[in-house]
Amino acid sequence: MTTREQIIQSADNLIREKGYNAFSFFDISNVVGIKKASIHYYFPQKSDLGVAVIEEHLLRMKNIIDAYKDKSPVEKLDKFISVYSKVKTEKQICIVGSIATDFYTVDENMKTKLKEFTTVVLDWVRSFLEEGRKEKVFHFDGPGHTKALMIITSLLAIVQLSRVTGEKDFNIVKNKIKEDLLKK
Amino acid sequence: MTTREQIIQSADNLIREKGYNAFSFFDISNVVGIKKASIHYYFPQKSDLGVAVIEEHLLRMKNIIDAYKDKSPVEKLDKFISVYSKVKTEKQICIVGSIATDFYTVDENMKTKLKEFTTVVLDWVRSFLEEGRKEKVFHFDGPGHTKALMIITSLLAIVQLSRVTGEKDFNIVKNKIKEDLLKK
DNA sequence: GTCTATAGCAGGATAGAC
DNA sequence: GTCTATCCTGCTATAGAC
Repeated sequence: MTTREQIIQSADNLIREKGYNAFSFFDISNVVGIKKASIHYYFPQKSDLGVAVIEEHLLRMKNIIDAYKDKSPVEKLDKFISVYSKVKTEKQICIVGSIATDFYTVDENMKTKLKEFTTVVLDWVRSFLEEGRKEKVFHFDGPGHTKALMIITSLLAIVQLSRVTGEKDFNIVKNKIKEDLLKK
Repeated sequence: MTTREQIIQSADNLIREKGYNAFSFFDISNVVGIKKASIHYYFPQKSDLGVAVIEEHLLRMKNIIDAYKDKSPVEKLDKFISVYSKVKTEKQICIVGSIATDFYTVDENMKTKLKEFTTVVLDWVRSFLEEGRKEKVFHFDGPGHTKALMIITSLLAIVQLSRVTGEKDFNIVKNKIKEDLLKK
């Protein structure tokens, strides 16, 4: 992994663990093994790094969407939920929730990039939910967009809430989402 | 309102708007009209103020629970949702989500107090959901605790997410929660 | 109780050597 | 590319006058 990639990965972990405003270039330097000033060579400003982190999530998500293009709606759902499971075991939260919390303190470029990422995720979830309903494997009422919101919000919040209430609640929510979708 | 109360209210607004790590005593001094050093008279450390803010939420929630003791489950639900509506119009997020995001950076006292608050809220929501199901006005499958988690997470996350995607999505989720509960 | 003054530290960012 | 050195700013917190 290049130094640039290591910095992005480290920043991503830190943002989702401690929040954007709580992590520093010094934190990263400890992980990557270069001095904090050297990070500015790759990312002149902190917000440049913030944008790069969101961009990385966008890229990964697009790769997942592409790789799962021809798979079943259930497989897509499982994959989507598994992203949050990984998040949870690492004691980190969703990038969207983390930056949304600090939304009114971050750079305009980060806001724009986060909107882009959120749109891509919402569209994908909505589309495989509607696909699943058409195939009669998923059952839910109302617009796909609404159901996508209900699922995404439950996952986004439970990774935060279960920091307070414990891991068990994360598994309850995770299972309930799938159960409700499959139930006639 | 006493100076102490003004400080707490101002801190509460700031924490839920910008996040715990982004607000400063100087921000508060601008709102309350005293110098930042004077705030230490009431709250020696920043975390003391953080604890007081959560305590205030706890007190308000207990007052609501008590005031709605003899009301119907639907009225309790409406009241609970209305708390988030107020949150939303003020561009602020839920205190639990805000501090959960910064969870691994805050004082142990704040963690403990947040757990206490979260437990009180979860217990209340679970209890009026089960009450409503018994009276056959609410309809849902599975444990009341699970349904309480699904509702709380949806609200907690949509006040964050709708900062990014827009107010409309907040109303969609708000309405969907009630619709799903009332639907046979 | 509120003020001024200041200590002490950490953060983002830049300059210039290597 | 990475380093050392440094600047500047903003923050929490304390001391002591009024």
